[in-house]
Amino acid sequence: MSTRSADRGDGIRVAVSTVILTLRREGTAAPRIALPLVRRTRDPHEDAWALPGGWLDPTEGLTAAAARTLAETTGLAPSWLEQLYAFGAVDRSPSRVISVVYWALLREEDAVDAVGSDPENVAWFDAEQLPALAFDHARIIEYALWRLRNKVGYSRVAQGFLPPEFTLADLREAYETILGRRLDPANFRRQVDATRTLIPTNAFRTGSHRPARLYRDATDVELADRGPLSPEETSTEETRIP
Amino acid sequence: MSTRSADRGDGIRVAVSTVILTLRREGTAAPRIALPLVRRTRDPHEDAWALPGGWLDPTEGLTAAAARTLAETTGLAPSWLEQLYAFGAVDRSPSRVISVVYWALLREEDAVDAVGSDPENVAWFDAEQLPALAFDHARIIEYALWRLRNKVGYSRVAQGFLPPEFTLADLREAYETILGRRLDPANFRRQVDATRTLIPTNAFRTGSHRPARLYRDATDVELADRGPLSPEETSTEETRIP
DNA sequence: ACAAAAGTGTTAATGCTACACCCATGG
DNA sequence: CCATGGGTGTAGCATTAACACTTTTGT
Repeated sequence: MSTRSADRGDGIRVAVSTVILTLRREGTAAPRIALPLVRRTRDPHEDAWALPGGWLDPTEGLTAAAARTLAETTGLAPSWLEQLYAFGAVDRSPSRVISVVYWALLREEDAVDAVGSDPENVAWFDAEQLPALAFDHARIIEYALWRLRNKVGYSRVAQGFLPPEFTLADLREAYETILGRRLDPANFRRQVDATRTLIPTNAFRTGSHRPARLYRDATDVELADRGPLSPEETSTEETRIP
Repeated sequence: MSTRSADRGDGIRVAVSTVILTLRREGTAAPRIALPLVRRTRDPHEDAWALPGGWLDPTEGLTAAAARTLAETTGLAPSWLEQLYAFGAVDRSPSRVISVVYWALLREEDAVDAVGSDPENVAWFDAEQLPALAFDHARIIEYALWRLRNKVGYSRVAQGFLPPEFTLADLREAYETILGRRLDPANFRRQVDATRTLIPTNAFRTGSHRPARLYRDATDVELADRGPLSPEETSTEETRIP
């Protein structure tokens, strides 16, 4: 088709990066969204903070590369992983780099003391108080957060922050953190059970006051997570790993 | 970050393809979605039909590459252009290729007798009656159509099929074709004018019966076309070119 | 007993859908 | 004057939002 530059399409490198999101709670305050960043050890942007990622290995699928760098950074497997966007402006890096960016969710309790292969250069930041970032990564994170806020309205993503069994208050708190506003507990309850995506268990969380019933995900219910089947590897492209 | 394969990320080629959609009408029947495909002139999949596209030039942005191949195929500029997805499964081609795929809309009247630089190997097909396609392109087109159907519900994309001035019946017909079902004219009218995105002109389309008022796009009204600013080149990443 | 979270009920407002109806034009 | 699409009105139904109220526990 193209008749340019010897029809080869090289001279371009492909990187895969991932915006890894989790919920962090400090004491009894409302939880906040946190994400790990990696300090760069070479130019360009040496010493600046950047998204975890790396060059794509020719034998590795895009999603696999995202999962791998995620594991290297945090030592964990995500509960949600989805492609965000391919960034490829000519001037976003000194050399020509296409970054295929994914976003992922981690379960809160998993992330607490997770350690990757290079803990020295990894640090977690509050998503609202980020340091100066390398390349166009600040904008990428903004976009990932927008996508999360958007998707929470018509999918079960929020459960990616929670353990397999959780109370409605847990789920509501996750929604409230993502959306940045309070939700009415009564209406929230009715709305989620109208979707028929939660199965009540016979267990309760006891503690401070009246015990709260625990729920688990109804994995068989199809929701608008994507609509058509995943465009790439159907098994791993965009899934909630239970 | 990655410690694999000499940290270079090459041995991989980047292609850009575009799903180009337009409305076609045969006589007085309801219009249908049509798209151009290109007959491949080399292996792999020689002689099969494929999406227009080509290798990414190192000096060219992703969006610019999509617009270029679109112009080469049809001789036209799109009225809507947006990234769809980056496909990169290892086995989708004999060699390792990452395809960054865009989807575009063309105005109906523009597309009627548009001719690109190689009209011999380009043909238009009904989106519901596609031939056998090369690579994973059938699935990609399915996904593009899903995205269009989805996006029509909360954005002004449908206007990408129409000229700058159009009647509500024109717009409704575009919606009906995209969604594949009839819409109530009365309710459609109220719904679109509730969005405040259309400006009535003083012109009318006369013809068969009672003249219909012409409307144009209210370009100043912000809708949920994307939410945050476009993640890449703000000027061209996802825009309706008026 | 009391505080506080879990969970239920009720009502007003809003939006959506269906469909009856009038208007303006070409034939 | 009639057929047809343009355009308005309106009643019924479903969904949402706000908030009063009851239940169940720990202290």
